[in-house]
Amino acid sequence: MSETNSAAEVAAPHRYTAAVAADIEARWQDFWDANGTYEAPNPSGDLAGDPAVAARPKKFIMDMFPYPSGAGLHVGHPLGYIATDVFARFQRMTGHNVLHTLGFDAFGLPAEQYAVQTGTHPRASTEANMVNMKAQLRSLGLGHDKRRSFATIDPDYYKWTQWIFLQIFNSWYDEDAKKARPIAELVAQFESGERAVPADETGTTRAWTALTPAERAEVLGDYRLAYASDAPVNWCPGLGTVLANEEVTADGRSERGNFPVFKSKLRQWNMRITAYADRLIDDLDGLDWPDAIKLQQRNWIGRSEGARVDFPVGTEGDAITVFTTRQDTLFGATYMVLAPEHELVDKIVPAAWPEGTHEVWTGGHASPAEAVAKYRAFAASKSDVERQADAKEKTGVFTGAFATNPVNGEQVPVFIGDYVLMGYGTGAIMAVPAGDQRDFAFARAFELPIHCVVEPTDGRGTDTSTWDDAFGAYDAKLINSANDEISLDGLGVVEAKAKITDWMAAQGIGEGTVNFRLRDWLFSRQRYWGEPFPIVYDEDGVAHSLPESMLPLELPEVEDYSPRTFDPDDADTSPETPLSRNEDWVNVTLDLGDGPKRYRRETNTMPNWAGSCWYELRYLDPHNSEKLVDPAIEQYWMGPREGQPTGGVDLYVGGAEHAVLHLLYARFWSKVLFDLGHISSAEPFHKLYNQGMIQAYVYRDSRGFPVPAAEVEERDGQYFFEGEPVKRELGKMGKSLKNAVTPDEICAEYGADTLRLYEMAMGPLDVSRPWDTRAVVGQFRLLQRLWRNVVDEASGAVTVTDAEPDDATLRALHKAIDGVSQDLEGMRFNTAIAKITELNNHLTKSGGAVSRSVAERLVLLIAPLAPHVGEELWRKLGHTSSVVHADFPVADPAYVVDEAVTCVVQIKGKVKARLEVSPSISDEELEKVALADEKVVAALDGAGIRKVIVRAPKLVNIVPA
RNA sequence: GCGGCCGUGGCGAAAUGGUAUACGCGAGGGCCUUAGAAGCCCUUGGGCGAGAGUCCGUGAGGGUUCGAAUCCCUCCGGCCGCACCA
Repeated sequence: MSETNSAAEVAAPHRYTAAVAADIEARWQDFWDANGTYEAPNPSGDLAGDPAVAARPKKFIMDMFPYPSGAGLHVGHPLGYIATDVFARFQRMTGHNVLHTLGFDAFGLPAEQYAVQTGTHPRASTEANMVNMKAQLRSLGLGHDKRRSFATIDPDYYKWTQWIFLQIFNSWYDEDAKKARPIAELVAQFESGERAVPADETGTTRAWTALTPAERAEVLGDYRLAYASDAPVNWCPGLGTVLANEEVTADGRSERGNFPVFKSKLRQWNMRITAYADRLIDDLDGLDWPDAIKLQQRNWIGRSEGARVDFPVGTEGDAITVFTTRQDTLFGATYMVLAPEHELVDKIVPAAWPEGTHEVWTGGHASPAEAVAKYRAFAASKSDVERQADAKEKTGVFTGAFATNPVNGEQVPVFIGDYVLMGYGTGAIMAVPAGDQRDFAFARAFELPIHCVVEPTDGRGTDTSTWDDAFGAYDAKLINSANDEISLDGLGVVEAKAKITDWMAAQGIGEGTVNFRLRDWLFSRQRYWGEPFPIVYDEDGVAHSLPESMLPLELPEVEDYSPRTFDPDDADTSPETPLSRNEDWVNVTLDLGDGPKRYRRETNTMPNWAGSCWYELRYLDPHNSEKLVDPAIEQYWMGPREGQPTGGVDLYVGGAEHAVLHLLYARFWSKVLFDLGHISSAEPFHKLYNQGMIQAYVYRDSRGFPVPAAEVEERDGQYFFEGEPVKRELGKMGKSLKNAVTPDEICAEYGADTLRLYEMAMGPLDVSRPWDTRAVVGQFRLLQRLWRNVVDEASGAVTVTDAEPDDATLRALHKAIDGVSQDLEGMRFNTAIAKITELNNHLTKSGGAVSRSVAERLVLLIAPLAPHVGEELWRKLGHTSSVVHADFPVADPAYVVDEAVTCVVQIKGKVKARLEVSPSISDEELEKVALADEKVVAALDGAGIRKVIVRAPKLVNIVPA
């Protein structure tokens, strides 16, 4: 406290000041901890409590848990935590059993990079960071059930992450039942012959019992929901690890670190999330999520309906299978394009160019093989950025081969081109240049025929040589599309699609199908700081899962945990796992049920998303050593119920940046666990809410470098730092931009309650807005005036009276109760605070002592938002139990309406008069009063009346003749 | 390029078909004070007017309606997502 303030303290020793705030906040935080105020009872088990509380309707209110970053918190971080806390407190006061807690997502790259920078073990630095963050969060007065908190790095937690991995590993997706089933049931089907064993590479089929263990493992690998494969993966030399598609940006760089990412064939673990593509889309319908996030997930999964069509090629009965969404335009397919790396390319390339091959097609190369090799090298040399920049210009080369268009027998040339992506569909397309802009551009570049099969509706005519672009509108009719057996001519697109699809199926040349953009989830990383895979390999290289009794498989203590990174631009590198450096840990003798044998451990670790895929479940039953979660407890908190048929967390708050990463992975794991009968909800999060970001002004000097925002001065709309003018822009808050404001400094200046109120009052929770330290004082003043309405600043005595409040005050009170209740329920915290402020201002202006009944209800209204002041004033008002579990006030409808309301009288929509009328006035009566009003009569000036619109009691609008 | 969201006082914002600017910041004035970066009170969208008043006003233009910040169309500006997805 500065010296100048001490004079004020002498004059008003019991005023609400920062010192008072600090005192009561520390006191109540200790009280809450000591009394377990925020502990939510489970219906059974070690966290069971008051059965009466457990019998209440439940609310599970959750935040996206934080990384324990070394940088500490700035005021932007706790925005969501404060919001869920306010909401949770309101729910507690309205008769709910509220589960609200917070853990830490502590594995992963950031924690590891920080540890490497500081030269400490990741566990040590992570745990130190968690201690700091917990202290910062505790000082905000967040009401968490601390018994349920954990970190994903706790062996007791990741034991179950590993257990779930094994559940997924030991499952397959039954396409008929549309659900995951234990792999043992698949083995039984193979053994009994109920299901045929798939043919091997040579095309021969053998009985299950005739296969070696390694062969069986290979067959099962094609079914398991977690499997190792040699597919091309995203290899990031700069980070020294492979990455999931979701972690690679659109321009082919790592989301973290912004290093180049290369496609490389490496044996890696994958999760068969594609098996759930349909369900992941369909189940979005039942979720209460922002439309924007649902849309992002739908786009990411990318479901499109179309057909697979086989185009015969070569002499050995091969066919190029394409995926198309426009099978109706098959008659217009005049060439084909394969992705450069398509496996059929080498097989179909002839020794020499066919007679008379166009020079444009050969690219000037002597042979097809040379042309293909050169083009492949060219395509591979292009980064994704370049490839996309060149998107308008279509490149490719003729393979020398022709395929047969199955609907008209035409021989169509087969090209390779990098505008066809190996990772989508079948990696091959039929090109319909008349209908597709990309095919059109390619056809023009290579002088390929363009057949019009959809009649243009824009007057351009059917002579494609005059066209500037493709035409493929859905509302047009097919033409030139008939053979001896089928005609699509005259049909609309939709009917034509249906007809040709049926015909192709009957002919055995194609079938209707659904294609997804979603790829399987690459699940292994070359990192130390992650969950080890509970997998060992025998001498034949066959993967075995560890039995549950060997979990958790703990991370070994190693000397060197840093990742092996490379020159970020050097694609000719391959990953090295830190765990492989520890031979003693890697090579082990284990008894997996058939006697002690030598095994080699898997040395990859899981991605940092693993721990966050299921943490909501562990909050429910965090100490259970027998099970992931007790079924009865899981059912209680997560189970489907009326109005929430999918079940799940009642409210999940976090940033929109997790739209397709965490939220998709977590949904996937939930569905697997649901299918296997471990949990009762197939969706983890029923309601999702994305909070906005707290932004901050960034001030840059003439060189563009950020200067410390706290030291910038404003004069007449200009900004100066050390006398020099600086430019202001809006950006993120953070240390690097020198504009971070910490909750600690705001708490020291005003207290946590003020910080909470300010963050909630800034604006709607889902909108981003700039932080303004100067404006924080407004919420401090609210608390000060509230305090003054209850406590005498000179004596500290409670000043409330037992006299009945006057009518105007009662109406102000009940309107506030009504509005605040609705606003809190709807998470409109900013307007809730405005209504509390209005009520408090009314009491201040009324003068004299406030009635006890009004003061108490005002305290209850603000308690969820400012819990320390709430507790303190509640106690001062004579209550001995915590305000946390007090009942939220209920509005009396009789006082929610005003005694008299102002009715506006408009003429042609312009306000001409205001009348004080009863809220219950009838339309007829109001019209009579309005028309008799002298101002209205004067404004009408004798004009006749055409029409009168009456909306009693607020409005009358007169339309003169 | 495609899709989505959003433009309201000096600033954060309220009002989602019915009195535009609630609530807060800032600013101006006053009280208190030796002093005020504390606290309290008043004023605060713009124009005209001494005043009562009156006209204009929600990015721009148009439309629907008795009535539009709100619904529709076109344009301008900003933010976000996806991006050769067949």
